[in-house]
Amino acid sequence: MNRKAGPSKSDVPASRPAVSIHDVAVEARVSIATVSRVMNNPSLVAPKTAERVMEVIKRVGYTPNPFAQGLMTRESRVLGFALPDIHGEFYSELLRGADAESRRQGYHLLVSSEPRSEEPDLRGLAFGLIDGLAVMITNPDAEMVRLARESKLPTVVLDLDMHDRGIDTVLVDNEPGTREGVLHLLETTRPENLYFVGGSEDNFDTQHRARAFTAALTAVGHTPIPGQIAYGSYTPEWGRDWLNLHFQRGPIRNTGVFAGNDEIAIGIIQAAADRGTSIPHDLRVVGFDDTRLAQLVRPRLTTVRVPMADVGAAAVSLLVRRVEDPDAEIKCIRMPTKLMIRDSSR
Amino acid sequence: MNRKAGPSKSDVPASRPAVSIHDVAVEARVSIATVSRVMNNPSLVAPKTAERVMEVIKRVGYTPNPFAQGLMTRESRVLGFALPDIHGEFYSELLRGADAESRRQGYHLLVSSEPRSEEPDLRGLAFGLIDGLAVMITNPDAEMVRLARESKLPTVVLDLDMHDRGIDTVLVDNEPGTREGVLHLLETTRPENLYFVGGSEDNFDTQHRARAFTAALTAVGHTPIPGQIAYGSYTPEWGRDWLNLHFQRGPIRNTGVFAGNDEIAIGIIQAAADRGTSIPHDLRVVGFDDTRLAQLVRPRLTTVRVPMADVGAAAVSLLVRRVEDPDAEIKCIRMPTKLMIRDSSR
DNA sequence: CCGGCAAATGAAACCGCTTTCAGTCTACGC
DNA sequence: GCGTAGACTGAAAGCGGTTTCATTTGCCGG
Repeated sequence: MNRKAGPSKSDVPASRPAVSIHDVAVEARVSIATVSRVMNNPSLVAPKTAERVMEVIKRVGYTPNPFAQGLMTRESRVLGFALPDIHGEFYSELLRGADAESRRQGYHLLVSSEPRSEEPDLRGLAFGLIDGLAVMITNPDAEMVRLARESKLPTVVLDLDMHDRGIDTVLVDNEPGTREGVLHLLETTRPENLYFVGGSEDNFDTQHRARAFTAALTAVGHTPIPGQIAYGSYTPEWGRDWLNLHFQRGPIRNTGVFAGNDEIAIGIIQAAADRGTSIPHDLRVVGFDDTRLAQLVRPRLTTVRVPMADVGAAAVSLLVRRVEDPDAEIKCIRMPTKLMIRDSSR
Repeated sequence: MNRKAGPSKSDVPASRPAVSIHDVAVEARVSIATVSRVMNNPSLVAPKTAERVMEVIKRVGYTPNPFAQGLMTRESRVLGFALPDIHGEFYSELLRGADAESRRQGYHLLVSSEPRSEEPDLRGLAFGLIDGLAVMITNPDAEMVRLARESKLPTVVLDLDMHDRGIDTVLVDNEPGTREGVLHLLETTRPENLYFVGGSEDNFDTQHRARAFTAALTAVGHTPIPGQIAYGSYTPEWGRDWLNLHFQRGPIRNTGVFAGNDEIAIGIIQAAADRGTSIPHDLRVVGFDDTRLAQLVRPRLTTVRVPMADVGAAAVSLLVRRVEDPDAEIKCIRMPTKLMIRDSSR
């Protein structure tokens, strides 16, 4: 409510009480250059002066204007995080980890879900503003990556391996987890009675898990027939539908299912319960992800744990590394999974 | 570290191919002022000129530098969204709605979970950068709001009613939802056999729901005794513990529970199942929130639906409104709830 | 006592854009 | 033919910082 620059008359009470580096400089009887140095490289200024400036800064509550700062330094300490969709426990865990890590590293997180109906305008702003971008890609829609590459923005990709194309990558190590789950099922079930019920065939995770499923069965001498592998969507409905379909081929007995994720697994469990199929006696089910659902459902779901928070954190930490050292060597981090054996499989 | 303007020799291939307004101006043989006008107020420039400039802009792929822009206009089109914690279905829905709405309005979303271990430094940047802030406050830790007020940042508060203190607010309309749920339970259960099992006593939602619970019982002529209302935490464990505790007072029969949220309700259902208490015959349970869990659990959970995505969207839309018109009248939006009757209560 | 070097500081350029202000040009009325 | 309003346009002043470069000062050895 005051503080006018050049020649002006105060009309409104002024909604900009923002104190600038200039105000600090005047108050501390130094130049703005010195104030700037106090904040960015105190070793360049005499201790006595620095102290005086600091006192003023604190007293008047000075905060550097990030726009002016960004204009010079070309960095905002804001990271972009683009997800295919923000939904469910899964993504919230991911974000949680990313948020914690970026906070730890002194960055902010700009989130954005699938920009199907993108305005290029909007996107432009974000691209110019953020220091780096983490993109989760679960199906072959690599447009964001293309955009990021063109804009030379430091980028990290999740879920799709692009490290041999020069982009840092964070992956969930699907294969060992799947293998472990299948081997667990094989302890009680013959390979020809094992089924993989996945999500969308386009989905990278589903693809990897299906492949690992096949490999695991092949390794024990059984090449799965097409009917043993089914694709649908990551929903309980699909799990129910699959089981009901399966029922038409006769009663279920000595059967094992490796589901593409926990939701599918839960759908299967529910449909089995509705039909009076005993779990785990007649039907053994293993899920994937270990969302909280897995422990809440009865019987408790055996599932492959995916440390989503760690994935988010790893993505951010990789991204920060690249932002701060553009020439760092390209890395690919694989997050290990872990089989959580519960009641649905034994 | 490279790319100097003026007299320069190219050392590195230059990692900043960024084309500036100046480049466009030269290429289109106009002044930068005209380019700026073409982008911001085309009516001020001759159609022929505008067309030529637009062509160049498109051809060279010019995007205004947001820092320079922000320095002049003092807006970033970035909104801050601060949550107590990013966790579970609940918050991901909230974010989902907020994200969609802010995208629709041409803003970006900067998210941040509880800054317990805050660095003031970090916070400073965000505060200077964002155009407005949405804060969810679930317990009496109003520090963020205080900060926002001091910084004169447009602010919207979620979950705590501050509209009479001059801050736009978005609330979940807990009372009618609770009343509806209690009345539903009263159809089958006597008021003295009804229990409220809430989350933390500090939590605003729990407080409101507990109060509405009391009011609903009082309205039918029964003042609840202290034992009918219990506080704990928003977890299944607390639900289980509560039920087990309750069991010590004898077998459960003709009893109804109004839980503070779905997770507590699920804990109660599980503990009941473990003890062979029949739901809904002996025990009727109503939850709150209607997370996806409610439909996935068996018996399906009767629960009060809270449209979290709508809450997030409403917060953003209110915030945008205030950002763009600081003098708009203070508003308080109450999001209606809806009782979803399923199998756990009838 | 003086030259010279290092430490401390300030002046000023610059980052890329918006916006005011003044100037040029055209077309029109008289 | 001339004055002038109105339409376009450009020069230039910031916005609030960072950083280079030059200047001033203090201190040392010779």
